[in-house]
Amino acid sequence: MITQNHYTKRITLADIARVSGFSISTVSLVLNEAPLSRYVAASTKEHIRAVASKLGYRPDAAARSLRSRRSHTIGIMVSDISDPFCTLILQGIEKALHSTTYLPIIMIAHNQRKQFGRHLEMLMERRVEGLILVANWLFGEFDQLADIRKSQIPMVGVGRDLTASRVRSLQVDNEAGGYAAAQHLYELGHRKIAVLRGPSELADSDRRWNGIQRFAAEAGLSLAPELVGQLSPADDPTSEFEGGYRLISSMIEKGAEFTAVIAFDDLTSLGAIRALRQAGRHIPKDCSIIGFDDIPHAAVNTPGLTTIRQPMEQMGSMAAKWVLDSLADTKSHTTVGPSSLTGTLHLLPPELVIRQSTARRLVDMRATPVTRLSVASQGRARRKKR
Amino acid sequence: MITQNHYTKRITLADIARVSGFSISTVSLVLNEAPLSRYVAASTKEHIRAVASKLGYRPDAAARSLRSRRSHTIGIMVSDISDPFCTLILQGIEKALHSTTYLPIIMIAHNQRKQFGRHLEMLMERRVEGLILVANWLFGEFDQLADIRKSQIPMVGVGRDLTASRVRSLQVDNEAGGYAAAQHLYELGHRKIAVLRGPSELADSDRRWNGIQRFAAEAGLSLAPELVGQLSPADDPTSEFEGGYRLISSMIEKGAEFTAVIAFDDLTSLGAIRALRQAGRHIPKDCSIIGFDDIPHAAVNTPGLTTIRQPMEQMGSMAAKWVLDSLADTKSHTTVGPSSLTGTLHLLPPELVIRQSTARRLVDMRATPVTRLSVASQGRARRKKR
DNA sequence: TTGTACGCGTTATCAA
DNA sequence: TTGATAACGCGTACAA
Repeated sequence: MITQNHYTKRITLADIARVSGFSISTVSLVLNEAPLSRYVAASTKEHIRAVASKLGYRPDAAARSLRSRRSHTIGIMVSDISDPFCTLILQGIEKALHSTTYLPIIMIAHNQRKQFGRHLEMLMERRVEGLILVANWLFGEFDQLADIRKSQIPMVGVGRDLTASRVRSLQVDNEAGGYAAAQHLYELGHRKIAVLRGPSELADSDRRWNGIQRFAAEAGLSLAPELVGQLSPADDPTSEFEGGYRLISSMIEKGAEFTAVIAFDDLTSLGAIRALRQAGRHIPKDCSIIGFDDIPHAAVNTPGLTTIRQPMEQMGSMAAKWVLDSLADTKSHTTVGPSSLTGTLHLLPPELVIRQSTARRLVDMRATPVTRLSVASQGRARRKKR
Repeated sequence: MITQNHYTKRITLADIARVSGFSISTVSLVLNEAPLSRYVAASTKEHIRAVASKLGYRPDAAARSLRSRRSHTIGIMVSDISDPFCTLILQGIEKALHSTTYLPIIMIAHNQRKQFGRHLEMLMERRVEGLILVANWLFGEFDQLADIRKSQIPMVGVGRDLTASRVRSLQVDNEAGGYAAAQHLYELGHRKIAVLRGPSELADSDRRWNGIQRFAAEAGLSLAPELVGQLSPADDPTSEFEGGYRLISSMIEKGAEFTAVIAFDDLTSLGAIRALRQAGRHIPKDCSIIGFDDIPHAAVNTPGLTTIRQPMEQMGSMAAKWVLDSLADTKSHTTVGPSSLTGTLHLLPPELVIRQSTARRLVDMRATPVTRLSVASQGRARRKKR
């Protein structure tokens, strides 16, 4: 016999059966509103439900999932929970899953390979029916994923391109974003534009840079080498702030001339802004600056940060929907399933959000543009690329 | 017979037993490194492990937990995942749980009562062994919690005072924080200080206000009524930014004179900062401002935001440790358990973090104080209260 | 050292 | 209309 449990006794179907005087089967039928319960007398149903609720019955998920061979859960692996980028994606996933019978099981990897593997293992042991990888930074490649793929579980990566690990991925169109950023500044009259590229190990860095270069080529804009900096590789996202600060500080020290800055992302912009302010430059009067991401802080910063917005919530809910669709397919059709889509990369259009950190490059412009209040939906223009 | 599953066949102990030629029991003993496995031949162990790994065996968490009557999970209910306040607490919890055998099951309530109830129910069905409620905003009272309490599950609230719902809680000492904020500005020479109080339904608002008043009384500082504003009740945390903006804007319009602002929290500060800037006031030269929380953005804002820091990570890990301790107690001792601590409120000391948004109130002071770079650990002074 | 048997709480099938 | 029974995969006392 098992050691008598010290917890409050768990109420089981058997208890309800005993108290109500009906069999376990009947009780189960009734409480689950199973098809067969049509034939159960209404009075019986009522009685059983009353007993169940009086006893505080709660079905045991473990027993249920053991029997039904379904966990009704979807694993979410988040690389960094303190990054608003991940958090917003998470929010999108949550919302998409909310109306379904699936429960998200969220795991936090803290950007550490070891944690990642360990947590992945736990998710598999819990027999999640789908897997979403939310990545903000380096995810690298993972042999373990190959292992997982064999299990036929629908899997999608969101935020970063994980196709190198043969995972279907969803992310913003970085190149279009870079292009749009350059275009925006160009159209405002800027010709001497500094660019702060992202760290080299991040594929996104090059994509954004390519977009910038593509626009420059098309517009006949030249990007002076001394105005192009690159963030150093780092595992810590907050180092981006310092990176932006250092790069711009050093450009200013060297006497480089520029009237606008394209930063790798919003955090980098904030670093750049501090550097500019310390040098006594006003934004956007003396220098415009544009970021990337549209993290929540961008809107509440002063000046409001003009940026290239990633539709993070949308990315999250889209990823969730992909998984749900695969799940539906797998259940109704044959074994073929979604494996055919392995390795696909899907790009979502970014959105230019104009706030107060960018302004027309003019000699006679007013001291400072009128700053309006609205946080979220202000001055937004869409420019879809590709 | 159950409908043949279309998923890849699950590898069970039976499979390993069959392939390896040993019995299920032996396989189980070996793989779990159970005490009895001492007597199993080393060669056997090796063989079994080899087979298990070759077949890609993964124990089924549901079956295991059904049998052992333990879920090895702790439920975490987060009121708002997009709030860095919650997120940092979550991080602390995660870190504390990381070294244990417990797995956090994170649920997101999106600040909605209905979700909260539904998710709570799911956590109970999953038989979480402990429960942590991470609240940032309104949590209100919950009958359901009473229901949960009966189940004897260790439960703690963190971030807000939930003792009204008879939940042991952990939060920052808001009164000490308010006191420290007022003191800081006073010591810098400020005498005309505007105060932006939090919304009235939030107990924290009054506590911080009490702290401010207490300091004012002790120092003989008078708080002019026209310099005291209050945020309106709102369910949306980002409305705090707008609240701060509006209150300060209107004070300025009315010609109120002040040289410093104590804002309810960091987001409110940011709104206030925008209002001040629009009125052409420089921070901190013309007006100092201090926030509360120390959300990550405070450090990367320009000027860096002086604020009263809540030790969010510490709060999270402390809450986790409480639950773990209760769990340990419950398992070793009698049924008495931790219920004796129901309703306790534990306060953690806040910390004054000095950055660049506050400065001495002087006539002859330099135009702007030297701004240094370091993001995190700069200019921090501790002042513990109570 | 290893194998047998049983039960954890549910659900599906088949009988009554 | 309802009830008995056999799995689901695992862990463990007990027997061999």
